[in-house]
Amino acid sequence: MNNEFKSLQGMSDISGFEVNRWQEIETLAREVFLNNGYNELRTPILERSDLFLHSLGGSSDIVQKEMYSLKDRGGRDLVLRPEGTAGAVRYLASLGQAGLNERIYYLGPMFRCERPQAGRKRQFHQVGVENPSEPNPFVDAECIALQCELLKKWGISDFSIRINTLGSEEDKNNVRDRLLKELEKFSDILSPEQQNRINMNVLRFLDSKDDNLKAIIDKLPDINEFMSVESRQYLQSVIRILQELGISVIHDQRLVRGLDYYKHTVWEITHNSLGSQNSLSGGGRYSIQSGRKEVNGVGFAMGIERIITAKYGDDIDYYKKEKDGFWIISLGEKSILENMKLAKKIREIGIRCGMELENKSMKAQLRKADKFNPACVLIRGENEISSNTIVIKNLDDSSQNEHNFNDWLESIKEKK
RNA sequence: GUGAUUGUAGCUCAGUUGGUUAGAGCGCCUGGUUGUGGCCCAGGAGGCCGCGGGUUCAAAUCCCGUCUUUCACCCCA
Repeated sequence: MNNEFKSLQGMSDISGFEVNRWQEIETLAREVFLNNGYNELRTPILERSDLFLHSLGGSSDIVQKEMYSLKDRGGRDLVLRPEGTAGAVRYLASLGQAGLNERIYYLGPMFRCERPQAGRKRQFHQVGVENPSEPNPFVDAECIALQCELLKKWGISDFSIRINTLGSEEDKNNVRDRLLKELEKFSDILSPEQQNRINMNVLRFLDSKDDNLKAIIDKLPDINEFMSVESRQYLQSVIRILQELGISVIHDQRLVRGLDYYKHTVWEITHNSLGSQNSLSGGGRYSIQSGRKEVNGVGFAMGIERIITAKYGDDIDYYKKEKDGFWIISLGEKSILENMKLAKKIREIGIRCGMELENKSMKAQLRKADKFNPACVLIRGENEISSNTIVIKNLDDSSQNEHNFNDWLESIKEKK
């Protein structure tokens, strides 16, 4: 396609049958959230840079290299939100004590300036929830259960849930120190880039996909061993509660999350039809400093593009529209205006209705009617108007009948 | 940011070792006697060959740059 008509790299138009899929996913999500007592929150897409710097952590890749940043006219540093939690937490903190009783969900576009690949866009969409709460295994488990309910509602079944704990703040520090110590043994075989990564955030080293690194990772001790008994029991409780709820999860000691704000329970849901970016969702418990307030909570985010791929794959033909409503054919200039009045009446009754506004041949109008996909075609040219009749044509078997116009109009009102 | 990969009509793609007016299928439009669709037939419209440089008598074709596509890494949903 000519560049002139192209959208930006990694950002795409969503059109046609695809839009129907999005609407279905969104509608079902809203239904589930409503039933679980979550209210929608719509935060601005543009936020101050600080918001993400403070909550996500300066070492995260999102802050380091992926934010779309700009300055407004006052010279303030702004960014297009790269994720939803920071904005939601800002809102929750603004509510003070009242924020503790809010359960919110959000749904909308996020922006990260990365190289696009399968399952990764620069403008992508997330649906997520935030549930402010002090650490509590029941709350964490409920949050995971909510996701399972959603996935089931969407008709996605082939997924697996991996879960782990990062422990308390103190545990995180212990883990960091111990891991760094362990990794010193391998310092001579690690590249400067890998060393740098380790120094930035040791934890992230654990979920590397590189085969050479995996060999090293396999030799490292289980990070849960460096944690307090309480933290380990916390995770076990979450797993047990989920089991009771009929949800099986995999305890993966190597699972970590890239954002600094996570602590205690973290999890990830993957789907095996997705390719390299196979994560449908990530979630966890966090503690975020927002202004002078600290917000504790648990939440998750799911990538809508990935959900749609997981659900439909390459099935192009899904969402063939049902035949519905009427297509009006006019014959002669004078009948067009009369039929506009008719279309208005039909739509007011609540019936889908389309018509051709140019004075085209019957043939051209019938061809166009096929594309509108109506239940039947109404033929009302100048002849019919003068005799106060209307011809109803069925597109499936080509049968057609002539009716008295007023009687017919009354009959469709009654049917509706 | 790193490494590959792609770019020709609305879509899917042909296009010989550089050689004259760049093709096909699908889709679109108009017809195939007065006002009857899908099938069939005929005709038609539609291309800065991604963009910019270079090599050459000559470039869709070769070289360089750039943008873009797809995929992987890093990382994340």
